[in-house]
Amino acid sequence: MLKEERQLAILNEVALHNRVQLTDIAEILDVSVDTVRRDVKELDADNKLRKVHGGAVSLGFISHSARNVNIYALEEKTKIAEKATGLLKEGGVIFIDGGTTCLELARLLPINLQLTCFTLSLPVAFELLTKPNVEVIFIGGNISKEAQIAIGANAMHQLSEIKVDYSFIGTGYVDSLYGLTEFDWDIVQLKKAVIKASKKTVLLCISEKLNSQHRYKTCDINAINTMITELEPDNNLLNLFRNHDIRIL
Amino acid sequence: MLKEERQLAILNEVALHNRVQLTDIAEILDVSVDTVRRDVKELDADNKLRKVHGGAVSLGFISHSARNVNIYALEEKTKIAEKATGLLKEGGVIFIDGGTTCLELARLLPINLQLTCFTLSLPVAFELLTKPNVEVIFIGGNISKEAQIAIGANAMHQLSEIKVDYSFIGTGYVDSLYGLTEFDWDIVQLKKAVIKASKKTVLLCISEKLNSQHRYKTCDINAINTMITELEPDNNLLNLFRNHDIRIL
DNA sequence: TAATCAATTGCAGTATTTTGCAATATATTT
DNA sequence: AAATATATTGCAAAATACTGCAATTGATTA
Repeated sequence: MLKEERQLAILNEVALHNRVQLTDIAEILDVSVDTVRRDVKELDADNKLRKVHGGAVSLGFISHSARNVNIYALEEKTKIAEKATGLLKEGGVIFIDGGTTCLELARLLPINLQLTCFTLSLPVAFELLTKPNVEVIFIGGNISKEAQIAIGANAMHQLSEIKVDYSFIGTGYVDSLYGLTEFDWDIVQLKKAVIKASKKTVLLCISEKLNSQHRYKTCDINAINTMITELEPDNNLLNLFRNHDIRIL
Repeated sequence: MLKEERQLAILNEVALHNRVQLTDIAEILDVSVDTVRRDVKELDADNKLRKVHGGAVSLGFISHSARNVNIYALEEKTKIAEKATGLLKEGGVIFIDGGTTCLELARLLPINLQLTCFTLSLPVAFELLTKPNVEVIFIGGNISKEAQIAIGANAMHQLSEIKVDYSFIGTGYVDSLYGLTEFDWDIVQLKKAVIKASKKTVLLCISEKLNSQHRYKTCDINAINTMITELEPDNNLLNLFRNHDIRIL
């Protein structure tokens, strides 16, 4: 039996029952538990399911955890968000992406700055509700349970009909050579649409992500106008990005 | 049984009853109290619920936005929401309105029921993220800061392009003669669009609102197919509504 | 086709996690 | 304060996970 067959069978089982036990699968497919474990490990790495002790559960099943309160590397992200607010102008029209860094930006928007702000992200939209001078426009669509953002054709189409001054986006991976990449195809499509809808694109990215890459490409580094990390702009870690036509903050 | 299953079951119980006892859970799930205690401890650490002496209590809904606090007449609204879930069918396509009663419905959607659910409400969308079997579609638009829902031309237009089996709506005021009315013109327009997009419309309404009216009219009572209050269907307070062609639950 | 290399798989030994139990401590109620 | 209920702690058994390794398979190259 081919590995792919097996993995499909596992995914099928997970989709059907929201959960599986390694031992059950092993018996059904007549392979060792170790093999199933390794399969599940791979599928987890590919974000197709979530591996747990004793088995696996579907991504939606666990989505409670998406409501996480603890933000990883909060301090760095706050620093990035603070720098980003420096780009904002009174009366501007911006887009804020999903992700914890962008959420931090939403949180730190100056309370007296008047803005029109588009977003796909439920948490960002929520955060923006607390800003009396920000007109919030949510771009609707199917909601991704993991990312808590609108995705799909509808969201893409809505994006195609707007043009913002600045978009602030995050990325899963960034590399000076390979550009911005993600492990999720849908997300890549969406980000492309966001970039297209922006006069200028600002990448918010903690330095930890620098020089990493994944499967699907969002855009080249040059498609970004400004890159903001928590580092000082002259930090050596940013050297590789200096050749490109981007501003580093 | 996987730990994740158990924890989800616990969260479900907590969501349903707002408070549970460890011993009850232990019996229901057929595990030791110690195990339940440990699960609850973890869930508490993850901010999914709050552990108290002898059991656990629900956090309310949106934990990261401190706005939720106390919902007025929660008990009545929970009762209404529970009745409403009885109308749901596997694979159905529904719309859930904003407002605390509808939010309560979203919260109480059975965890294993597969649904497609449209909404305009950010809190409802958030709540639905916790339901693995619910496909959530947010109807985008300008976000109203007070109501926390999408409004405006865009939202209206999106509504005009869908048709759902059931819509569950709230209302500011309801009267057997004057029908459903609101304080806010924009909201009225939106609700009209919702009703138009529904094969059947279900009104969720605490009895306190019966026989009240305001400035702008959403629709006649007859436009509603089913009205759900926290009262018994044969309660005298509902007499005035019996002449009309609506079902009372 | 034969030879070679990389990937896959099962196994054994060891480490880690989970779970229930018992003893003790703390909290709640009467 | 006594009685009861709930928490905490440490522990041991069982289940599960991880690691390295060898046998096998499958694909690639010569």
